[in-house]
Amino acid sequence: MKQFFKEIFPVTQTSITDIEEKIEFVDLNKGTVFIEKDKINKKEYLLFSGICKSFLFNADGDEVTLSFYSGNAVLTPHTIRTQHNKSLLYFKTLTPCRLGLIDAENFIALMYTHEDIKNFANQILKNELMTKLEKEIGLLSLSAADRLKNFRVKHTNFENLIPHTDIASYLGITSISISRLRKALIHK
Amino acid sequence: MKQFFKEIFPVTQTSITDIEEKIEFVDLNKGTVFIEKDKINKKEYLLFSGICKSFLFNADGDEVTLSFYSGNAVLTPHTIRTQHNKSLLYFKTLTPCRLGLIDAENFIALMYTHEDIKNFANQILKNELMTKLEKEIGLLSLSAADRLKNFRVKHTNFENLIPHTDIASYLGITSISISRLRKALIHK
DNA sequence: TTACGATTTTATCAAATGATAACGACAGTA
DNA sequence: TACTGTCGTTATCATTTGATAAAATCGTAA
Repeated sequence: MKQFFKEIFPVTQTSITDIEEKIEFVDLNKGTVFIEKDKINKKEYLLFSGICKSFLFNADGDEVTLSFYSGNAVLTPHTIRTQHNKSLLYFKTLTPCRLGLIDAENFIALMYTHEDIKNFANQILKNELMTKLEKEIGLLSLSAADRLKNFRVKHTNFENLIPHTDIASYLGITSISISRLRKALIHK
Repeated sequence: MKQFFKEIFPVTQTSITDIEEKIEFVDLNKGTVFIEKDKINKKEYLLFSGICKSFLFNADGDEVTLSFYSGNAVLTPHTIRTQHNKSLLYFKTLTPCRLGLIDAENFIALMYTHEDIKNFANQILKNELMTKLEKEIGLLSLSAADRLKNFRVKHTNFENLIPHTDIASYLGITSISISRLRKALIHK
C-alpha cells in the first residue's frame, strides 16, 4: 500500500491507513470482464498488479480498446460512473490482476476529511485527461508506426504481456498491421 | 435565454433568471482565440450563436482540432477544461460568435442552491464525455470516408460554414484528402 | 471592376494500411 | 504423443491516404 501511493501520489500514513481499512481486495483471472457498460457501479478501483483495459464495441461488434492500466494505478471514476452511477465502459483483465475496491461514497467522504486524499483524486483525474489528450493528438496526427513507437515508450514490454489484438485496437490498426510494423521497426 | 435552455436541458424560469443576472455577454469576430492553453481561466462559457473549436498543437506545430461547438451549446466545463485554473486547451471562433461568460465559482454556487442547474451541469458533462467516446471510436475503427459521413450527420452544413482545414484536422486527415472524399461522396 | 491572397480542387506518384488466405509457433489437453 | 484452438507472422493484392505541385475558385480590398 505504501508503495502504491508512493508511485502515484504520496499521501500521509494516516490517509493510507484510513483508506486501507475500507478496501476490499480481489484477485481476478485474466480475461475477466469486471465492469460492464450501463450497469450500476458504486466502487473505486485500485489496481495493484496486472494489466487491464477499458473498451467498447463499435458498430461491427468489434472491441475498441480505449485505455490500458497496469499496476500500480487507479481506474478513472468519471468513465466508470456517470451521475446515475452507470459505467460508460467495459473493463477487463488482460493478465491476472490484484484489485482493491472501495465504496465510492466512502472514498468521497475521505476526500472531504483528508486534504491529501482529495489532491490524490485530482491527480488521478488530471493524469487521465492528459493521457486522453495525448492519445487523441496521436490518432489525429501520427502514422501507425509513430503511434506504436509512442506506445512502446508509454507501455514498456506490453507487447510481450498482452495479446497484440488489444494493442492493435488501441492504436486503431489491424493485428496484421501491427505485425508488419513490428518487423519494420526491428531495424530502426 | 429561454430558447437556450429549452434546446439543451430545460430548467425553471427562476434558475434561468438567476443564471442570467451573472452572465457577461460577449461578441467575438471570427478567428479570435478566446481561451489560451496554460493561461489562468475561471469561467464557464455558453455559446449562443456561431461556431468555435477547441484545439492543441502537435509536435510539428500544426493545429489539431479536438471538438467543435455551435450555438446553442455549452463549451467544455471548467472542471475538465482546466487544472489549477489553467486551461488545458485553446479555443477559437471560426465564425462570429455570441458568448455568455459566467464565473465558474458563481456557477458552482448556483448548482448547490438549484437542483435543476446541477442536473443541467451533469448533463453537459455527460454529453461531453459521450461525444469524446464516439469520436475516439470513430478514429479507431472507421475509414476517413465514414468519419466524414458521421461528421456530416452530427455537424450539418459545417462544410459550408468553416474552413475545410479545420474539419480535416478534426477527422485526422489532410485537407487534400477531404477534398477527394467530398468528390467521391457526391455520387453516393 | 481588377488584383491579390487564401482556400479548395485536381493530378500524379509514392507510401501506408486493409483484406484475405496460408503458414507457423505455441500452449493446453486428451 | 497427437490434436486442437489461439495467436502471430508472412505473402499477395487492392484500396486508402499522404506528399507535392499546379490549377481553379472564392472573397475581399483597392
